Amino acid sequence: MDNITLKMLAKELNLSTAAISKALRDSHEISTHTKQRVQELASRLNYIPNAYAGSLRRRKSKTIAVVLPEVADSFFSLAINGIEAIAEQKGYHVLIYLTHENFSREQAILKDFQSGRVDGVLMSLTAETASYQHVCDLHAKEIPLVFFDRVCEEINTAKITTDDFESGYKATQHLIDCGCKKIALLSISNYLAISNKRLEGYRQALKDNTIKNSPINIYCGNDNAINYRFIQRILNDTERPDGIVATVEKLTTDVYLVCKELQISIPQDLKIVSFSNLSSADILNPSLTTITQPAFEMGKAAAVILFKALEKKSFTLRDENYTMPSELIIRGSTVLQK
Amino acid sequence: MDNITLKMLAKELNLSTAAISKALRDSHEISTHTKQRVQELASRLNYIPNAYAGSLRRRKSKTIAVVLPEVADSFFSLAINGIEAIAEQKGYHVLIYLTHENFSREQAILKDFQSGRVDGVLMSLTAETASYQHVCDLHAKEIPLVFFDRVCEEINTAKITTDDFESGYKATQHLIDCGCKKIALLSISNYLAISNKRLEGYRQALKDNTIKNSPINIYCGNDNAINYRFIQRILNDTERPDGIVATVEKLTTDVYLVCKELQISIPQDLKIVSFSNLSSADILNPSLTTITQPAFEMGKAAAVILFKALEKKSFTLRDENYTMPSELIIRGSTVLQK
DNA sequence: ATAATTTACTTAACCGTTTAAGTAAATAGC
DNA sequence: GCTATTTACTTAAACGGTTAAGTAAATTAT
Repeated sequence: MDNITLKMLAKELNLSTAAISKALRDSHEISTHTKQRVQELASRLNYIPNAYAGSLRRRKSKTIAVVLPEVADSFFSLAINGIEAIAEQKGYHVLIYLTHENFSREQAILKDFQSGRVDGVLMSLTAETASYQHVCDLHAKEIPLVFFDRVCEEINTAKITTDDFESGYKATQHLIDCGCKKIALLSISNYLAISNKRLEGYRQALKDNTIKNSPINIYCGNDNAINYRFIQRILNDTERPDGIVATVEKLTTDVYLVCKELQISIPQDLKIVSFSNLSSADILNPSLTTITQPAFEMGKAAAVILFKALEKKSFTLRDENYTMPSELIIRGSTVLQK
Repeated sequence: MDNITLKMLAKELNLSTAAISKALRDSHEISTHTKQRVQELASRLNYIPNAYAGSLRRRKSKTIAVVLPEVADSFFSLAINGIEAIAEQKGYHVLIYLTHENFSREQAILKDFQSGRVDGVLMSLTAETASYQHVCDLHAKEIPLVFFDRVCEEINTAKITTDDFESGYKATQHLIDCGCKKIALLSISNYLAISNKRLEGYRQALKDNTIKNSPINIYCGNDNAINYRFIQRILNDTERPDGIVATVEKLTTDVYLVCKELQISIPQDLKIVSFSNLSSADILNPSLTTITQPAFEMGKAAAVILFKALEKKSFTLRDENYTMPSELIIRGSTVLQK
């Protein structure tokens, strides 16, 4: 059974395809009676317009893309929900693309977007992303682009972030307040603006508290097994840190596992605060002190701005930073619970 | 700057668009010299073919869809990785669609696929899905469709599942072996085949062990707050169960939280085993005994079968069930750890 | 030397819509 | 009663590629 097309409807009703098209889009040029006939037949035959034909002709696809490093991170999975909540209202499709933290994938995906596949893009960079030509190229094609969380500062467009400097500071200060003397920061990127801001916040807190030991910025990669061994080595050292700020959720699991293995007790021997939106933070052993970002709200905010650009041809995205506050939630990994 | 089209390249080189098109697709009809000129110009101008024009003409989009309830579940996020690993090899795009466990979203998404937007579909049903007309409609359009995990038994196509009956049985038997007398099963669906199979396995285990108390099949919905209160009520009862099989990951968090609140100790007062792929299972308090599915492998297997159907026009998907084994990983939520 | 084939293209149709421009008939305006 | 406007369409040209069919020139075969 072949697909129903406008042409088939037209032949059936002895009308032109133009008339059918207009009738289905409720044009004033078509009589009510004809509209009814067309709509009746269309729904009887279950006519569904070809997505590509329409998009080709209108040069609009009513589709946006969300480009993410991964989805096994509670921040991103929550942000998606925020984005989809808005997109659904607007009647847009949302396509999710995963880079798996791989720069060349990110390049390939953005390049593909130059084909006009999507009307707009929401994205969070890869931890590896250190050059921005691929983003510039997309931006040059005037495809509206909004960054959230892992933003690209070099591009003039709207960006949604949390107060990363302050959060890094707050997390570190909290550890210091809890008595930590030697605090390490676990990061997944030397390039990302948010990583660097969190690092700066951390450094500033150390400085403000005149902590002797120099900052320990530990860079973890994308390979879990390697990260694990790396953390193992650090915590096995006699000079090991007594406090850790994990700037990304997944590193926390490794720290916990290594501590279990090496019988390091949290929070007695080591305190840890992690950037995380995990709903299970509360039921970890011990429960995890977190910096929690308003992930859903950030997704929503990013989508709202993108749609402004999509809906008003006059409106162009300016270089704007929207900063939303993160929250420090103190739990058992830094403070002994009763 | 407008997009580069074939026509522009053609004008520039004084050739027909046909020649350009063929040159770019490395046709034998075009001389090596011309091919070089075309390719040189195309890459110099950064020509990117319009995605919709090509798909419209070829009636193929080199795109598959993955339809999932949500992504904040470690099974699904791992399965996606398996799917993308295969799709990347094959040079296909992967679009991820989320139903958010909402039946009408699922309907809308599948209906949209009838527009020819994607060449094939991989999917896992919503917990709400109780009728299958929308799936039949898609299947009738001869768009290759493969189910994984939450399969639709009513449709004649390939399906990848785990040994759900056996897993339900194994989980229950384990709890019985640990001394549980009153075991409840937490489920999110009365419709899903996998839920029912897990339930059947659970029932059979109770029967085989001549457990007096009748099975307690507790149905949870999609609202976390409601689920929480529901679990609260159950565990607050004097007649509360001493063992729980959670057929879905997210319910486990609630059980743990309620236990913490009501000061019910796991595993002394209540033992729990959960279907889960959480990497943090090991570091929960206590660590969580799980039935763990080969999520990545299932995604891969589903994709491999789908591509068989996409690549060989002769090959049609038959009604086949591929079953992969799950694993019971015993941890602290059922057995007191040293 | 002539016919047959190959080479390297071009022309034009097509994929399934949308839409600007055109048109005949009906209605309104004066 | 004649022009102006509105109504309800149709025609045809897009959108940006792909591809079957056609063709002139060059090469090969006999």
